[in-house]
Amino acid sequence: MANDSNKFQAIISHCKEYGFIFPSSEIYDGLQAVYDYGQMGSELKKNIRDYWWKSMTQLNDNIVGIDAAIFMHPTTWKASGHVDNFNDPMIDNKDSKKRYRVDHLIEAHAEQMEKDGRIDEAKGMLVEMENLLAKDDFAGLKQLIADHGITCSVSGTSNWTDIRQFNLMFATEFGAVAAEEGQDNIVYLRPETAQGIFVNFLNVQKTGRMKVPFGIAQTGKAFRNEIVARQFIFRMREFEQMEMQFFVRPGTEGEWYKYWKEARLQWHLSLGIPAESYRYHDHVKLAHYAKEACDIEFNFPIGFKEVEGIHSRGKFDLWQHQEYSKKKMQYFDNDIDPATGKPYGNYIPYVIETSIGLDRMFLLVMSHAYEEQDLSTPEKPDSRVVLKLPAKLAPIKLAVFPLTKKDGLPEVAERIMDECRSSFRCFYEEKDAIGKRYRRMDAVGTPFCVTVDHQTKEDNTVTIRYRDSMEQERIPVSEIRNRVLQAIG
RNA sequence: GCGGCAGUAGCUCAGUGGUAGAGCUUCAGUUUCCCAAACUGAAGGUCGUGGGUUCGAUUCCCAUUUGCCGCUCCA
Repeated sequence: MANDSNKFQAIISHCKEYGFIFPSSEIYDGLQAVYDYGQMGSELKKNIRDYWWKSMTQLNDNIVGIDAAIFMHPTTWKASGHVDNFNDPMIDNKDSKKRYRVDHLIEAHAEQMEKDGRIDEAKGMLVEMENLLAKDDFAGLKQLIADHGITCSVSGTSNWTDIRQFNLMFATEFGAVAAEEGQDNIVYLRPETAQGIFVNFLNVQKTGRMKVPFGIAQTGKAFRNEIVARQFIFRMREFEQMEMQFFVRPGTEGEWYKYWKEARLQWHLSLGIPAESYRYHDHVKLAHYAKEACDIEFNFPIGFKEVEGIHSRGKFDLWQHQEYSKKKMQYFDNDIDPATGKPYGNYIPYVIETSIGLDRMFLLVMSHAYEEQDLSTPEKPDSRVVLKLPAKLAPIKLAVFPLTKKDGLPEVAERIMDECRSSFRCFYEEKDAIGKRYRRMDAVGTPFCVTVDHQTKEDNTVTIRYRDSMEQERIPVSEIRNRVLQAIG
């Protein structure tokens, strides 16, 4: 474990040193749990996103993509349950360090009072609590706790901190001019992208003439206040999700849940990452919206952690939006129900959700790819750091090196660059010894390097050097482009 | 959020109550015909930030911030 912790630190350092990830606003000492993707990282992240997008929308005829706004009507979050479920005032006991939700603390005390026969007193306290909660009167609530001598069950003391609100969602003001007194113009930065799909369910279904079962995919930023961060890009306040909501006929959700659970793991394995690095974690305790749920976990250097979730959400989300918006979130199913011989008719579709964190996937790919190798021989010590990135995800696909920077070799190399750069990302370098250039490319995961030497001028061949094996092969210049395209296809 | 440890060049670190050094990296050049080469030269730090003690603080003290470890929390 100590060793793995070192590996995690090494990956973080490597990400910074080679332009993958920087702490946000670093010149101002950074911003906790926020990170920026650099010149290499943004390419890798984009490639992961594209690979997901393509596997969802291009390879499935019945899945389409959207790009919904981050701002959404505030009622969205009432319907989704985020406003009520994640806005709780909290209080800490200074002695036991235990944190309580204020309402839970007071309610537990009321129960005790009722058991002691002080029923009216308990009722009075609860009524007062409701009033104070409704007014967000935290000072009043703390006074209420003090007045009733409520103590911590662990420490037994009443040494409380001030009451603070835990807000999962980031709030901001809508409109260029500040609201007038009492006028509520708060909007939230979305804490998940899924709701952008649900509120567009009818739009997409009708304009795309989509027939159940069908899916809507989306990638985009989401924002959450976390109580602690401190796990590099694993847990960030601003992060990117890749979600797909799959709408199915009620009664078929079980089989589709199974289908996507399996299909999503296959997607991960298609990147060449070994199956033993993955496991499922089936949820026993389910969230308010879920009927069945599991996580796909990956063996990160910090242990097995969730990278993707597959949830059977039933009709919860569409139903909630129907309730709040008064718009019918229904689908008319013309298919014949063999049981009745009649069409299935109108219903609210059930939803299977696949939701993967792009940043976590980035970390997953890095964790899998990062390798420190000892290449020492009896004659001399040697080592290298190599990122064994899947070729289709690598930021740079091909590096082109003239063996020396004279005798016309750079000119030949430039011609190769011209031939390839419109097809994939290439990198040219003529500085330093050839071995050093190879190693620099290893460190950023470039799968192929070709080197132009004097023989190239005679027979139009170059050596192509493979990142993982470090082996070289002589191939015609005319074949370079196809070699790379084949590997990244 | 609480406790412990830490912050000196891009990276890894040394150092001292008298306004800072090494290796690697980077850049310019010489030499090099396939895996961290050598040589020459150069660049780069208000020693995390603010305050205090002192004739003088990177060094001692306090606060603050960021990171790491542990605990706590995490639909």
